[in-house]
Amino acid sequence: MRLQRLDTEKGGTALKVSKHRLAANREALVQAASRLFRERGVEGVGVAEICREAGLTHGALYAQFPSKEALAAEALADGLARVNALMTAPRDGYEPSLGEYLDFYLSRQHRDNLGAGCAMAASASEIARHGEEVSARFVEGFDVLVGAVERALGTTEGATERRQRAQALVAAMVGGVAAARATARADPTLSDEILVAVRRVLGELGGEGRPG
Amino acid sequence: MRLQRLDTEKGGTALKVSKHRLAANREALVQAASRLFRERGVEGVGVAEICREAGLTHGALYAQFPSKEALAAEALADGLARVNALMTAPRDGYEPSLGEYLDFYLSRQHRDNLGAGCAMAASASEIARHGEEVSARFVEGFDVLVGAVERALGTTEGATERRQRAQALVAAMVGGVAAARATARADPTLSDEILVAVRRVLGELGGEGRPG
DNA sequence: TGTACATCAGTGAACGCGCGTTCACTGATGTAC
DNA sequence: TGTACATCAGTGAACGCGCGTTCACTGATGTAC
Repeated sequence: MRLQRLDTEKGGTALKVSKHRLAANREALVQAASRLFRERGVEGVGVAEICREAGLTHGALYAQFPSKEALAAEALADGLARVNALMTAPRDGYEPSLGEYLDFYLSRQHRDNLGAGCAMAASASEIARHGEEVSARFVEGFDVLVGAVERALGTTEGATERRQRAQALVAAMVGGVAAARATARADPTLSDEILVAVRRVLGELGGEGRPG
Repeated sequence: MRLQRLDTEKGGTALKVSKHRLAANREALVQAASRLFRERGVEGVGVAEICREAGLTHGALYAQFPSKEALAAEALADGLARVNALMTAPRDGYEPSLGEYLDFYLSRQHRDNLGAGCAMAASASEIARHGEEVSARFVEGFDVLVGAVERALGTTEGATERRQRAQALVAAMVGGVAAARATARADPTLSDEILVAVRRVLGELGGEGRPG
């Protein structure tokens, strides 16, 4: 058995020890699934590999999740929360500018690092093929990023217009990274071009570097 | 045996008859694969179902393609060519406006019809997980649409700027449809909102409906 | 035109394989007294 | 604190299943003469 002695404090409720182990294993499963699903898609990874990665055997998954699909929903939520947190809260109370969001999101590092990047870009076209639970997690992640971009846009226009602009920006960010990844293997130059083009045009769209 | 008497003319080179049958079956395979792959992803559809759909047995595929992956590349090319042709040449010599492209691409009909829609939007995040052949087909489809959008943008700016704008527009269109599809199951209202927002913002980005 | 032969697209059974899931069992954790 | 018992996360063999691919064979297409 693995991971069973992760916590050594014997104090507190005796139950807590077991709960800690359970939680640690669950987190290991979710993290492994989150990375692997982003890298190779939900259908491209088996439950055996995920459990192996988490230091468990394949049967253990079903003590924590009713099915692979349920794990996929939680893994997606984790992947979104992780990258959203990374982008929207690098330090407490600090609000990045739109330029900082774009620089991060449309960077070659983000493009080349499927497993650690935004789950929306990694899985966008796959989400529609999964159930409502997975879709709901996508909605949450999308809304968080739209909200952050909205705040970065300032208040120079009406609420509806600003929200629309933010939604379009996020959709374009997702599409830009997905397109850059899709072209990377066959035409790396075009892939770089796309990142630069989307970065620049969205910057302008957000009011950045306008000559007037 | 099916489809073997598709052409009845006995004239011309005798070989042509066999070639016709072969070509017809190949086309049926590619069309079935193209639709099914867009609807459920390459990994979500088995070769048996594709062949059944084309009126053949599963073994027949390997008389035409070396592997499922090779079929995927050709099916993607077909799906891109088909929707590009639909959008860029509704009639001979007619060049649609940017507004017409956006109206078609960011419509609810397009969102709700995976199998008949743009293969880039249906498969964007999946492409990166396939080989160079598949990526090359994506590059071709992307370039065709970017070229069409570029022409629709007119010549009010430098060539590089126009190209960047067109690339960003296409990436945003792909991302917009993918995001609308990903959110449709859990939040149909948001899904509609995204289509409207991206449609409007990209229209403005293309010089449409600017007050000034 | 008529006949004997060659070709090869398509058939369908079979291949090994890995999939997601189940389940009887284990043994450390945690409880009762 | 010490001992007998209960719980249940995790193990690992086994389940049926569908996957992509292979291959000996069929039989209509097409060729040679």
